Amino acid sequence: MTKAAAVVCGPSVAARVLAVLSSFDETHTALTLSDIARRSKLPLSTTHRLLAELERWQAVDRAEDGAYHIGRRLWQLGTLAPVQRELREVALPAMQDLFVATQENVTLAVLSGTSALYVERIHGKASVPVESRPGRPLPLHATGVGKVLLAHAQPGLVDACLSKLTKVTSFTIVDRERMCCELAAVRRNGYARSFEEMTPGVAAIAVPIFDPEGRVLAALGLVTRILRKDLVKFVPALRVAAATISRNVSHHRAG
Amino acid sequence: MTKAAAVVCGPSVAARVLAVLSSFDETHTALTLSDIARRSKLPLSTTHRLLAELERWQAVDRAEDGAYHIGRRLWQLGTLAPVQRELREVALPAMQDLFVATQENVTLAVLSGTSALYVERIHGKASVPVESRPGRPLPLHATGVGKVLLAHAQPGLVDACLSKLTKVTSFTIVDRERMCCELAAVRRNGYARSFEEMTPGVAAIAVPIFDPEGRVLAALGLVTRILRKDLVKFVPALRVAAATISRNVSHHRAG
DNA sequence: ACTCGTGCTTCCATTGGGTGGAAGCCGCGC
DNA sequence: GCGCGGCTTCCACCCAATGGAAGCACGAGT
Repeated sequence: MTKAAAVVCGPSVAARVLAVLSSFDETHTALTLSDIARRSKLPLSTTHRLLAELERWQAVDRAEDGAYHIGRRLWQLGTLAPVQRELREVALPAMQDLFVATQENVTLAVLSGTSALYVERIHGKASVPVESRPGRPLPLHATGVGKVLLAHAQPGLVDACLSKLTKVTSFTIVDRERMCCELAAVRRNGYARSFEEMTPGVAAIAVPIFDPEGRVLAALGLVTRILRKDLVKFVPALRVAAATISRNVSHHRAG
Repeated sequence: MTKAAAVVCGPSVAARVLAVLSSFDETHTALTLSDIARRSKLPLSTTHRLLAELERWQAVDRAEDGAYHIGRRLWQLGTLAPVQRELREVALPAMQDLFVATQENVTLAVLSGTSALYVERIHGKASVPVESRPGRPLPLHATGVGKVLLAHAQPGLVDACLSKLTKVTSFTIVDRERMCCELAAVRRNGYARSFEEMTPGVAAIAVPIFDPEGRVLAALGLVTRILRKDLVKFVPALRVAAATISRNVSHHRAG
């Protein structure tokens, strides 16, 4: 995640606590006291005191080598988030059925700001290795699930994305006009494809998961090697799984 | 989780922020402002201010009906915890293989204080419904995975548990002597069983997952209907999966 | 063995962010 | 129309937070 906390880090203690926690991200999961002080822009002694309280509450824990990690209590709190309980847990059985049927990476993502956020990924030994994991933000314009989410996003967000399309691979679509056509095709076809636009040698296909009001609440996708050129044949299975998830999410909320 | 924060809630702002977050638990995932003020024992205006900062940082979010939920940023932070990245994600493929082979609930748990903490559960439509989910604490003495963890726990912890064995079902072992024998059998056999001790009509079998130093870092189990009396036949498959997870966790840490 | 640099821990005089009761607003039920 | 409960905002007062400095521990280099 971006250092958004730097934006809100002010003189308040709560903001400082959050700045300390924001020091951790996808590529920084083990940090020393000095690391955290630097990244949160707080004095050493302040950082030390705040970490002591976070450690006491098990929001972080300190390994024998002195490095801090996110603690079990934050993990547990995280499991209470709607994205985990009302989406991920409900979606897991259908995702597994899809994995068994296809033996490929099965991905579930939601819109988060101007990124796609992986909620879950199921893969096996034979699946193409993909550098993704739950919690990780990914570009909307370069991934299958991202294109689905973007195609059904509010116009304001679409404009914001289209105004700063960046190349991830040489195949990534960065021309605004071409991306508009691509998103129109996604809406028309009811699925999105990505060919080596995010990762060389990798292709993806994704479909929307709707809520009862017809809004897109997530995207479900498959990620494969480009050798499998016939990805469109997976669309019916993806749609069945997406419909199952859709229905179960609605029941879950009502229950 | 228990209201542990009540223990640490003092005059410090950090403690208060954590008390607010601690208001959420397994059975309270949607809370009003007044709910949170009551549960954290803070005045309404203090609670209101702290929640505003948490909301600004997306640690919590507020639904249209005014209820607060755990926000996406806390979910993302939670995904950085070692239990998630170094255990759960590494274990998932092997757990799925086990699920495919058995079509039963596959569970992964770690020791957390004096409880077993579910890290992940894989199940399908045909699996016996089990009220468990990631993040949820469960008794050590009544579950398969719990007995494995208890059998290999430090003597101090074992004593603490044996001194307050409580009945969960009429089959739960609460006699200290009998539980000692049970744990000795678990160590001798290399697996644990539970027959309707946690849930009527439900049986479980579990094996340990070792770290390179030979310590138990987690337990892997299957949960089935008691109709399947021949659970011991699953032990070889459980051990294979556990060994795979063991190896992969070691490689993951080294990498 | 000694020196140096780095990381970390602890202290405490000073200060400014936090406090929480009260007042007021809003929505709902009777 | 009234009463009640939940929520939001205000502000005089106060105490928790601050962060530089001093000191400790440790590892590397000589």
